[in-house]
Amino acid sequence: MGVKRGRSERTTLVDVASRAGVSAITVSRVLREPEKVSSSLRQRILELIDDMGYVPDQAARALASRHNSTFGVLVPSLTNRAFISFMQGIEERVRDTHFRIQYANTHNSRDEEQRQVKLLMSQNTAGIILAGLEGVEAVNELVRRASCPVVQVVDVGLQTPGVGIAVDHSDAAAAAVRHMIACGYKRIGLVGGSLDERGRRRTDGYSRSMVQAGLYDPNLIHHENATPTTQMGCRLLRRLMRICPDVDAVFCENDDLALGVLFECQRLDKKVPDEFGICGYNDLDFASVTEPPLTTVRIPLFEMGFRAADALVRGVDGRPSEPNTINLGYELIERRTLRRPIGQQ
Amino acid sequence: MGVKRGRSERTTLVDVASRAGVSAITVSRVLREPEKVSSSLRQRILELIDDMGYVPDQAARALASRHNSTFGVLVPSLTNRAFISFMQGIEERVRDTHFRIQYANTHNSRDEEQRQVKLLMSQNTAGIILAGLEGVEAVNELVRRASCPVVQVVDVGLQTPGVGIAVDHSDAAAAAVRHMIACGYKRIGLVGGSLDERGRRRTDGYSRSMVQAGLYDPNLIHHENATPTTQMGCRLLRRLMRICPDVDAVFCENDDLALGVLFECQRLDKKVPDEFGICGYNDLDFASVTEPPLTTVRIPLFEMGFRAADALVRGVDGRPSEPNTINLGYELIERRTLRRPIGQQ
DNA sequence: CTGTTAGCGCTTTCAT
DNA sequence: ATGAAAGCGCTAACAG
Repeated sequence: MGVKRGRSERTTLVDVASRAGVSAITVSRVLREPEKVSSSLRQRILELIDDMGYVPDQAARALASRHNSTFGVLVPSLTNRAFISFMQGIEERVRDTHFRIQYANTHNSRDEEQRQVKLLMSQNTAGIILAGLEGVEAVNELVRRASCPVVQVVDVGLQTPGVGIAVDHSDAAAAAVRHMIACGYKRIGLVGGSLDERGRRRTDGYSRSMVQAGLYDPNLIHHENATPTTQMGCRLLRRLMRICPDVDAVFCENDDLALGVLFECQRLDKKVPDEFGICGYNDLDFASVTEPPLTTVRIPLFEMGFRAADALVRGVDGRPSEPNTINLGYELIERRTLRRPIGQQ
Repeated sequence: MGVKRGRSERTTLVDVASRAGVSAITVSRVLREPEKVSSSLRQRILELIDDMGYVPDQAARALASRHNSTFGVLVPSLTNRAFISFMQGIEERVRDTHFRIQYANTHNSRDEEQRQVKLLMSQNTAGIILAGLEGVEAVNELVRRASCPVVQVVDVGLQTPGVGIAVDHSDAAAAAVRHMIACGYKRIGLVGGSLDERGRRRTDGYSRSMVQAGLYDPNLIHHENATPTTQMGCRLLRRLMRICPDVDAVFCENDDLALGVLFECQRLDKKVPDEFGICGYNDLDFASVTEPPLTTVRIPLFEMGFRAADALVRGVDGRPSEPNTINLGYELIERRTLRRPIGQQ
C-alpha cells in the first residue's frame, strides 16, 4: 500500500449543504454558532457532517475570516531541556482554549530566526512567542510591524516591543556565585554551553561576583559552543581541572552540565560538597534527586511559558496585557552540592 | 506599548504588482518560479517586495494551490526525552527542504489523538507522522482515508495503513532481561511509566524472559501512570525494595528512570553493579557518562524520526516509499551497571 | 516572458 | 432562523 497519496476529492461545506438541502452558510453556522440554527436542523446537519466525514479546511477558514487560531512559538533548540519546561507552560495555558501551537526551531541561528519570524507572520498566526535569541534589532523591527500580539522572552533590561517575559540572568548568576563564595569556595569555575545572550548575561553575573571578591581568574571560565549536555559537563570539568588543578567548585549554566560534573566528580573521587562544590541552573526535574541533591538556581521556566501564552490569549481577546516587561525572578535552591555558608550552623 | 494588535492592512501580492506595474501572477512567479521572469523585472520586483515588506499569505497559498508544505507531527508528550530525540531526527531530515513541521501533543490521550489527527488532516498538511499511541482502529481508519502521506511509528507486528517505522520493543526488552539473567541476577524488577502500547510490549518482553528462566514474580513489576522521570525512578525503586527486599537488579523502561534508580542506589549505598544491577532503555545522551556508565538498550530514536520524515518527503515527491513497515532494530549497549555475563572473562 | 480568467472553501455582510 | 452575494489572497490553466 505504501505512502498514501489521496486523489479523492475532499468533502466540502457545499457537499454537506446540498445533501442537507440548505445553503453552505447554515452548515458553517452549525459549526461556529450552533445556537443560531434551529435545533432540529442542527441535529440533522451534525449527523450528516459525521457521516460524510466532513472536516473544515483551515486554510479556507483562515483566509475568509482573516483569523487563525494558532500561536507560533519560536525556540532556539529542542535539545535544551530548559525550553521543554517552557513549552510545557505554554501548552498548559493553551490547553482547553481553541488555540493550537506551532513550534519552530531556530537551531540557534539568527538568520533562521528572522526567516522563521517572517514565516510565522505570513501565516497570519494569532500570536507569536519568541524565545531565546533576544536583542536583535531586525527582529524587533519585524515585531513592531507585526499584525498580531507578540511576546518575547527576554533578559531584564532589554528593550522589547510588545510584551516581555523577563528574568535577570545576570543577577541570578551573580547571587548564586556570591553564595558559593559565602560557602567558602575560592577557586570557582564556570562551565557553559553556547554563548547566546542569556549565557553571556550569566557569565557576566559570575564575573561580577568573582571580581568583587577579588577571586576572578579568566582561566576558570570554560565554554563550548553547543547545546549544553551532560556529556559536555564531563568534558568541561576535565578541561577545567587540567587548566586549574586547584579549582574547588563550579557554577554550571545549566543543570544538565551540572549532572555531568557531578558524575565526573564521582569518577575522580572528589567528595561533593566538602572537597568540591557544584551549583546548577534551572532546577530541572532531576535536580532534587541526584546524590547529593543539586543546589541550583530555579528559573520559573514553566511559569514563563504559561505567562507568555496567557499574554497572547488575552491579547487576542482584546484585553491587551500590561504594556511592558514582566520580571518573573529567580530563586536559589539550597540543596547539598554546596557546603553550608560559613557562619551558618 | 503592550501586546500589539495590528490593524494595519496587510501588503498583498496585488499591492506589489500594481506598484510594479505588472500583474499579480508575475509577482507570484518571481517568488515561486523566478526563472520564468526576466531578470531585470525580477530584480525590480524583488526590491519592491523587500521595501514594502510583503510576505505571502500561506493560507491563501494553500487554498489556491491545494498544497501545504507543512508536516504534522503528533507525539504523546513533550516531556519524554525519547520523543525529543525522535523529533530531532525529523528536523534533521526536513531542514533544507521547504517543509515546515507542526508539532501537536496528545498528552497521552486517545481522544486527543483522534481530535488532533482530524485537525491535522483538515489543515491539508503535506504529510503526517503519528507516534506513540499506535494500534487504534479509529485512527487507522482516518489514516486510510487521509489525503496525504501518513507515517506511523509502531511496534513490529502491528498492522498499519501507510508506512510504518517499527521497533520490536517486546523483543528488545526480552533480550535485555535475558542478558541480565545471564549476568547472574535473579530477582530482577521492572520499573516503568505509563502503560501505553510500547510500555506494555516492553513489559511483555520482560515477563517472557523471566518466565522462561523460572524467575517470574509479579511483585517485581512496578509502574506509575505518568511520563517517566528521574524522580519517578527513585520512588519506584524504593517501592520495589519495600515489597521485594531481595531484589538484586532492575530493568528500567527508560533511561530517565534508570538515572533515578542509580542515584537511589548511591543513597542506599548499594554497589552497582556488584550488589545491584541496572539496565536502562533508549540510550539517551547522558547514559554513557553516568558513574558507572549505564548499560542500556539503544533504540534508534533519531533515525526513526529521520526515516519517518524521509518517507514523507519522498511520498510527497511522488516516489512513495516501500509499501510496508521498516524495522529499525535495537542494540544492547553493555556498559558498567551490570556485571559481566557469567562465564565471560 | 507576461497576462487573463477562474476559482480554491470558507466567512462576511446584508437581506429576508 | 436562513440565505445570496461577494470576496479573502493567492495560483492553475490557458492564452498570447
